[in-house]
Amino acid sequence: MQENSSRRSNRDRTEETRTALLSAARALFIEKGYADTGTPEIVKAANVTRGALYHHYRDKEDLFRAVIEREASMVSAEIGRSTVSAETPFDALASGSEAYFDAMATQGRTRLLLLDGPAVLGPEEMSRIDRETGGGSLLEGLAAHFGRTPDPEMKTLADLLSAAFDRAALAIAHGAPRGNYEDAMAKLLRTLASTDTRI
Amino acid sequence: MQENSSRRSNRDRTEETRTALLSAARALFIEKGYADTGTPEIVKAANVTRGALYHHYRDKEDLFRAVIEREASMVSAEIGRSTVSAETPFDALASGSEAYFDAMATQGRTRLLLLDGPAVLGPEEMSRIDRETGGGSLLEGLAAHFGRTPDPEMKTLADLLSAAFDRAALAIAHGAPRGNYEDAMAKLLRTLASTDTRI
DNA sequence: AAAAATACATACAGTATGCATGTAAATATC
DNA sequence: GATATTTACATGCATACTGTATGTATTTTT
Repeated sequence: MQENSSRRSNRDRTEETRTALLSAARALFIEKGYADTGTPEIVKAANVTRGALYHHYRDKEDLFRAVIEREASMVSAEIGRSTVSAETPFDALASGSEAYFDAMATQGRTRLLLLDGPAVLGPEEMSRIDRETGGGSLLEGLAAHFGRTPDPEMKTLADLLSAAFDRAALAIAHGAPRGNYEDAMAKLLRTLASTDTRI
Repeated sequence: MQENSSRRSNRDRTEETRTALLSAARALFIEKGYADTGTPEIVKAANVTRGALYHHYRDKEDLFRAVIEREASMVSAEIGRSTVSAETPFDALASGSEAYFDAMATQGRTRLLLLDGPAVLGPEEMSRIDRETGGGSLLEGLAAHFGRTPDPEMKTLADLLSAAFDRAALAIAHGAPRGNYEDAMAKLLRTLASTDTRI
């Protein structure tokens, strides 16, 4: 075993290279979009070669998927952190909403997760990623609030609400006053929460 | 003036060429997506040359925009047709909803208008197209129902509802049972319609 | 120590995009 | 009605990107 700095384990090399690629790709995908970002540009920014990229990722789309998965799990983590301390299920919904808006206010996230992601990977893949990174917190929150187990009807409602949240985040990221959309979503949530969802 | 069939006015030539390009491009964009459809493929299907394409459209994106605008106006027209005969403002909202789902059930429309459109053209451009093709019917319907003029709060609500409609259309197009989402949207609409939107 | 697997590096083939340049047909002008 | 000008293409080219094939240095396993 050699203490030379040029000697690194394969695991370290892999992690460093992947991290460099993910960071560089993320920044460029945000700045110019997936389609207008070339792999030569990415590897240049990451200080690696294209050979390294295609060794670690199947293709450009695969690298994009990795970026998206990391981003989605960060958003999910922020929401999770904010809801653990909630007193009531409805409080969890309220603080979760705020946490979602905070998380999605991070520069470029709406473009990655709400525009390029669905277009490049497709909506099924995006919702798979959402599920696997723990994105079901809205449905869980509704279920807890109504005190019953998630059924198809509630899943549908959660999906529609989630779409409204996404649109709100997108609007805010594009300059709409955050308060407007935050208030509207809060009101929507209150209205539905005080309604018996069974006809 | 010559009665030969090979003699056509410039207006006719332009319209034929543009129509051929729009149809071919639409079909391919739906089948393989914007990114995976090349201009050589489009012009081959349209029986024209790339020269013709770049004469009539600035670039590939400009052709895509034209496809999207035509598609959006068709959806808008279908909705408009269904709401003119409504007795009450709420009836207009209800039949407009159904018309929207019908319109978006046309093969490929969700991909064009809800996935590739926003990613390629951006959300501002998409909402511009929506406005200019008469896409404000939801907001108008809400305004009529509440008997007041559209204010920022109502615009926000309309935007969020529109997002829910879009998500529903997308889910249906990807195999979700239409009834689930239709019922959920109807219930959502009823709930909000019977609510005083002013706090 | 040798063998095998891993982590790259480099070169290449194929294809797409947008533009530049050329030409025929149509329309405007005189 | 002849000529000038514009319009509607057609073709070739320069550039750039993607994915793969092939070669090499390290690391890990045997």
